[in-house]
Formats: sequence, C-alpha cells, structure tokens
Amino acid sequence: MTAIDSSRQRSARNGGSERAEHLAGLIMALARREGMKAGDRLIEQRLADALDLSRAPIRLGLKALEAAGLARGEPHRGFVLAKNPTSGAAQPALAAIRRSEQVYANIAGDVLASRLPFDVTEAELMRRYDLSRAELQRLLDRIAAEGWIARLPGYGWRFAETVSSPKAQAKAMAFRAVIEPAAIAQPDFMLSQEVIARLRERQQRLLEGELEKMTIGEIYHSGCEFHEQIIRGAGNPFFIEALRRVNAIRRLFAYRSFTDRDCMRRHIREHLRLLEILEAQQYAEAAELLAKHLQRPLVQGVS
Amino acid sequence: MTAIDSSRQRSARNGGSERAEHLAGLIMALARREGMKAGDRLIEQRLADALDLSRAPIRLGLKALEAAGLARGEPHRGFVLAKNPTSGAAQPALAAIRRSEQVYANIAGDVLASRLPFDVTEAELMRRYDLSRAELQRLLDRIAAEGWIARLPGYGWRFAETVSSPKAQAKAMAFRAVIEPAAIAQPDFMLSQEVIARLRERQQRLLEGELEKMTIGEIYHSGCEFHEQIIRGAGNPFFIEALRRVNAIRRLFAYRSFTDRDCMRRHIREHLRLLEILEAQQYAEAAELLAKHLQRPLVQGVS
DNA sequence: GATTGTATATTGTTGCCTAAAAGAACAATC
DNA sequence: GATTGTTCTTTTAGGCAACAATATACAATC
Repeated sequence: MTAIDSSRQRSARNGGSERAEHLAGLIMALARREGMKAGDRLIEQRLADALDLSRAPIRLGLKALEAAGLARGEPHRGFVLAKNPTSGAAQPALAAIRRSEQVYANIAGDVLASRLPFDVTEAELMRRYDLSRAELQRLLDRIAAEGWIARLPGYGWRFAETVSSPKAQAKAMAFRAVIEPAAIAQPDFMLSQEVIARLRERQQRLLEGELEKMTIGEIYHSGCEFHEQIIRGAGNPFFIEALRRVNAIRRLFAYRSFTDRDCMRRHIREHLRLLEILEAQQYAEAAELLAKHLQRPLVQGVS
Repeated sequence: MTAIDSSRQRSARNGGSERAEHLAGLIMALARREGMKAGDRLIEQRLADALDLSRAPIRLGLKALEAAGLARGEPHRGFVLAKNPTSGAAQPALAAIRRSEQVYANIAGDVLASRLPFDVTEAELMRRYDLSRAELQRLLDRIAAEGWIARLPGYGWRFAETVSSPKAQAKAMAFRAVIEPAAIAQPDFMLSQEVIARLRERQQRLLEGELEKMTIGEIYHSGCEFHEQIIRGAGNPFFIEALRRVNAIRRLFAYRSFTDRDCMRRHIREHLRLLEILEAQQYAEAAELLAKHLQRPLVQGVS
C-alpha cells in the first residue's frame, strides 16, 4: 500500500514526463547554440552524439518537442524544427531546464549569502530543500563535480572556500588573468583557421542581433565557450580543466552581476580583435591583449 | 538466509575491524607528518580536528594502535605514542591504508596503460574489480573529486583526457610552471614567518635522514604539501584548488617515476633556498626561482 | 582548565527489490 | 547510404528497513 501511494505521489509530482521535457529543453538549447533555424532537420544520431546520449532518450525529447509544437515529425522522415529556437515560442521548453535548476540555484544563493554553514550534513539539506535522498545525491554529485563542495571524511560535506569567500569573484578573475594569457603564450600554442572562423562567425552573429534574444545564462555560457576554445589551442588539458572550474563557480555569481548590453558589445568586439591577432599568429601580442581584456573590471559577468 | 550469508562473508572479508585499522593508519601517518616522537601524547580532540572527524572514530583508531603495540593508553590519561612513527614497527599500521588503496591504484594503472576504455559503465567496473555497488560508488566519488573521471549524462562514466594522454606528465608540469610562480607574483602575496619556519623545519628534517625512511608516496605527498603551502600565500583559493588538482593527477604517475634520493636532496635544498628568498620578501626573485625549479625535467616525480 | 569516559541522538550505508532509462542491433523505409 | 522504427538486453535509479558509523553533550577525572 505504501508503495502504491508513494509511486502515485511521485508520478503526480513529475507530471508524467518531466524527463522528456528536460530532454526537449536540452535539444532546443543545443539547436540554439548551433544556430539552427525553423525547417532544419533534427537528426537523432547527431543529437545523441552532441549530447553524449543514445538515441532512445533523444527520441523522447523529440516527441515532447512535437507535443509542444516546436518540432514536426512525419513517419520514417524524422523530425524537423517547427520554430526558430530563438523565438519566444521556444521559451517554455527551455524553462523546463530552468525549473530543474531551481534547487541548485537556491543552494548556490544560500551559500553565497552565507545563509548556510560551511559544513552541512545530507539530512540537513534534505530537510531544508525538501529533497529525497536520491535527488540530493545527484545534486551533490554535480556540485562536487563543479568543485564547490566536497565530502568530509566522516559525515557531512564542506563548501569550498572558493565560493564562500566574499572576494571570490575578484579572485576568480585574477586567476583567469594568469592562466589564459599563459595558455596562449605556451610554445606549442596553435589555433586552426577553421576554429578561428567558427568562433568569429558565432561572435558576429551575436553582434548582429542575437545578443538581444539571449538570456543572461546563455550569454554567460557563450562567453565561457569562446574563452575555452581559445585556451584549447594550447593543447594542454590542465589549462582547459582549470578554466572550466573557475567558470563553473563564476556562473554562481553571474546571475546577480550587472550586465549592460553595450558593455557586452564592446566585449565581443574585443573577442573579434583577438581572433584577428591569433589568425596572424602573433601569439605574444594576443596574450597581452587577452590579459588586458580580463583585467577590465566592469565586464566580469560576461567575459 | 541470504542476508546472514552475505553479512558473514562481509565481516570475514573485513577481518573484524578494517575501519579501525584504517583509522590507526591515518593517525600514524599524521604523527609522522607532524614529526612526533615516541612518548608524545595523542590528544583525541586535536587528532579529530586535524583529520576532520569527531572523537568517536579517533578513539577506535587509538584502540587499534594500542592493540598493535604502537600506542599505550591508561585510564583517564589518554594515549601516548609507544614507538617512533618513522620506525619499522609503524609500518604495518600504514600498510592498512595502502591495502585500502589497492583497487584505486589498479584502476589508475589500467587507465594510464589504456587497458580501460574512455567510457565505462558502473556494472563493468563492478565486475572487473569485484566491488559492491556501494564500494564502487565511493571510489568513483573520490576519483571524480580528483578530477579524472566524470559522469556522462546517460549511463556510464568517462575518464578525463588529462590522464589518458601520453604527455600528461609534461603538460602537468607546464601548467604548474605557469600557476605557481604567478601565485607568488600576485600583488598581495604574503607568507607569515611562522609558516616559513614550519616549512623550513620540515624540509630540514627530511635532509637530516627522514627521507630515507619514507615511502615514495610519502615523499610525493610531502612535496605537494610544501608547494601548496607556498601557493597559499597568494590568498587566492583558485590557485590552491588548481594545484591540488594537478597534483592529484600527477600522483597517478608518481609511483612509476624514477626517483633518485640524491636528486631529491638537491630538490629539497632548492626548497630551502626558496624559503630564504621568500623570507626576505623578494617575491619577484622567488617567482623566478620557482619557475626554474619547476622546469628542471629530471625531478618531475617529487617536486 | 583541559582532557578523557560514556551515553545518546543523529547520520549515512548496505542490501534487496522493482521500475525506469538507456544502449545496441537489426529491419524497414526513404 | 543514411536515417528512422522496433525490439530486446543491459544498466541504473528509487525506496525501504536494518544496521553501522559518527557526532554531540555532559559527567568524571586528571
């Protein structure tokens, strides 16, 4: 009896297909990043590869998209985007992801505002955020992967000083100002023309209007990707890893940081300038420009 | 019936108090790092704080130490070290830790030698290393925390390219050669006299003979601690975090790297020289020396 | 005043089971 | 030849109950 009750409660809470909606959101977000338009085909295997999943879950997501009117499917012909991923109609699908991030964001906020102690027990978190053990488990795994919480040897977890320190944001930028230019200055740094072209194209799309349609989160993500791609040229995974980690934590601050579109526009123009110099293989100069780019204090939120 | 069987099997495998022995090992290792001698008191609360545990598990460890003849306890007077932690008698306790690391080391070796594919499922690992789900879980958590494996969105885990790349070791050193000097060069770098004194004392103890009594793993650990303490002076947790991460991965290689005690001795003398310069607060010079120190290729295993 | 001893409450683990999700292989279709 | 539809197997998640480990508070002792 209790088993039946709990399963009923569960499916009620999930509304039947939370997972599918989540997957739909992932697909839509990907389509957006890739700059796809209404009418483009959504090829299962390609989506699966891009999202590191198999076709089965992709399928679920596609069906959910169809149900939401964002994709059209015909038998044996697969699915096609019905709306531009940047249009307002696509918002609800993306919201599904956002909803699942709710608790995560709450915790992040509470830590940043010191409403949570350094050391916490799982039971405490379960109570406080009304989570099942499994849900919390996944959440903690994720946060641990992002590097701002770690298991204690005994019971409980401890938040990293990286998040709890009041000056974390400035520290993060100082760290980036060291590793990013240094990566470019590595002796075997190299960025292929194709990569440069792709990066340039994306930055230009932003300037040509897409910036206005994006959420803060997406703008932040796009900025991170740009920098990561550049750093990737050093061919040293440790630089990339380190940058990813800083960015994961900076993201926690991102939501609250002041963002002015003009400022961003200037920022993106600097990105384009950097690409020019990199294309000319003037790496020393590029490193210098990047260092300056990162020391600009006003643009912490989106660089 | 099955329940009884499995629990019997379990306690047989554990030999009754594996955990206690493990704790004993931790205490002994700590005593060793702290340079304690036979006759020193083992104060429960202090040990608990140092190991991030409460007194209860410490107690267990102390009793195990007593059972092994490494500590002596009297009622209401607590425990006292019975042997020097560097003596041969202390070895068995430390071995308990090493034993528990067996599977971890196996996996590390298999990954480094490409005997494991990039992507693996939990079930595969459970079969391969004969682990229960829970044991594997903890192991994966730890490896994930060290940053060389990550969950895939669907089933399975993926090893980081940081480990699998053949040039990982060189890349790791290149990364350190960037962040460590840069940390010292940070405008607000500062290292207190006490810290310098403590570090110096420890390095000197090594030169005065302790080096010979240490295992490769301990030597490696000691080197990492030295560098981490130095970097800590920058007051920027991101530098520390990044260094920790590189070191965690370098440790995987450490066991196989050639180590020559003379070479180490030279290395430690460089550490002492660095401390001198830091004490004089000549930070620019110190950064330069550290950069050189890290570019020396022969000593990768222990710097 | 600091430290240890002891009792008690809290917390996390483990094993088992069922259900759900994902992956893989192959046939059908464009 | 690529892509989709379908089926089947494998893998993981979720929930529960008993259990073991850990934390905490307070009294006793040095």
